Amino acid sequence: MANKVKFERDKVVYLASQLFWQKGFHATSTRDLQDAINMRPGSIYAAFGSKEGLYRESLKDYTLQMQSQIQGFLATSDTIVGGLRAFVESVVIAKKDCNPSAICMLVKANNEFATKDETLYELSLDLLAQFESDLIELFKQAQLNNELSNAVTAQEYAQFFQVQFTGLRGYFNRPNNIHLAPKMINQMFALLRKL
Amino acid sequence: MANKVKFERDKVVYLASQLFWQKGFHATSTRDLQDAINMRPGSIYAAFGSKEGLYRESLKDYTLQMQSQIQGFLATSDTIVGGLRAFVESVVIAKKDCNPSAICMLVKANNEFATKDETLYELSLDLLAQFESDLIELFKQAQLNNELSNAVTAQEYAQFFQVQFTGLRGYFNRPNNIHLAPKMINQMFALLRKL
DNA sequence: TTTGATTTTGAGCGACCGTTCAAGTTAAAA
DNA sequence: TTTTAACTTGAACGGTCGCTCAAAATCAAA
Repeated sequence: MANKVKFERDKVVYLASQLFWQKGFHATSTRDLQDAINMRPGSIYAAFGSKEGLYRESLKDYTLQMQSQIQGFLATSDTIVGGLRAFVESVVIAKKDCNPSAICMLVKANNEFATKDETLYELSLDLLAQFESDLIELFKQAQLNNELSNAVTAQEYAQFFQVQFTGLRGYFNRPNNIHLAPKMINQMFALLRKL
Repeated sequence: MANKVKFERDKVVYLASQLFWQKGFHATSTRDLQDAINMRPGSIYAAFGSKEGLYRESLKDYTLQMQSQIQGFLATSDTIVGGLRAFVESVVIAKKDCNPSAICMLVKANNEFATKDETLYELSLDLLAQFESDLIELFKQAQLNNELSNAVTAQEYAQFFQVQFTGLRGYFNRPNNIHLAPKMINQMFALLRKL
């Protein structure tokens, strides 16, 4: 009883994550955030505790968004590998200009907080490990479906996928020669099937 | 005539680059730098102009160090591909704990300054493009030496190399499962020869 | 309509940022 | 030895940082 919150938490976290994703944690000021999410310091600190608190929630939300995006592609593909491929294509090619960065926010976080004593570094490790677990489950299922051989383990497929995916996104963060992306994605999945 | 500079510029730039490499540009304060390179603000600004000036020189120096490191491995290998492989192994496996970061400083820079209007973003693009040019020349030579087929271009070899190398370094930035690195490097070079 | 718990506001705090510059120190030239 | 231009020092400046909190605004319950 009394007053009700006026901001939509989901929307605020989304807007904050877009800004953090673009600029990184340290280069984003609380004034930048105030403008982006249209909230005053008092409300922000009542709702999220600190700049780091808002970042933590933003990064977790980003991970959830990415996972549901993958689920979407899997739902409209007849194979798991095909779904993953559609996901990779959409991220590397289509979204190149409408995303805040070509590079995964999770990877950017893991790069920015490189020293082991930072709590945000630990958070990035946790979320990356969780993502890898999900990938492993997907590749296990792909093997059961006879989409992929059993010559290597599901974990090795997941590792290969992450190395390639992260490598590609980093490479195409450079603005030139984006036209090479389809060929390199073809190559990635051709190699995946030959592992 | 008058006084002579007391600091060794090479050593100072090296120490600064180690700190910038570890913490990134924004998270490194000028006080951090003062301690690391043992210079007072006045001397730093007389010698480098600004924090950004010192960073620019650090990043360029890092690139030179990396290139001369590659030259060293090439000189002690009988093949170009073998030299590149020794370089990759030394960076991904051996140097994991004695380098400020598992991730290439050039890649970290390219990730940190993601917006196109930043001059440091342009610098990272220039240095990355220069590195790719050098790689292309190496792969051209490897093709002439019949180490690699002509089925794909030297540029495609260079692109594949960079995607794999960056992907691997990013993946092994996570502290766990480093023991998988040799196998994944084997895989990388096995795939390279099959392109 | 009044009450009162809750949320929002934004001025402003102390700390730290990148940077400056007057004063002190140094050593080659005179 | 004196001069003097170049280098080093470190206190301190204006600005921005993350964050606080008293006051105003809001709205369900009484």
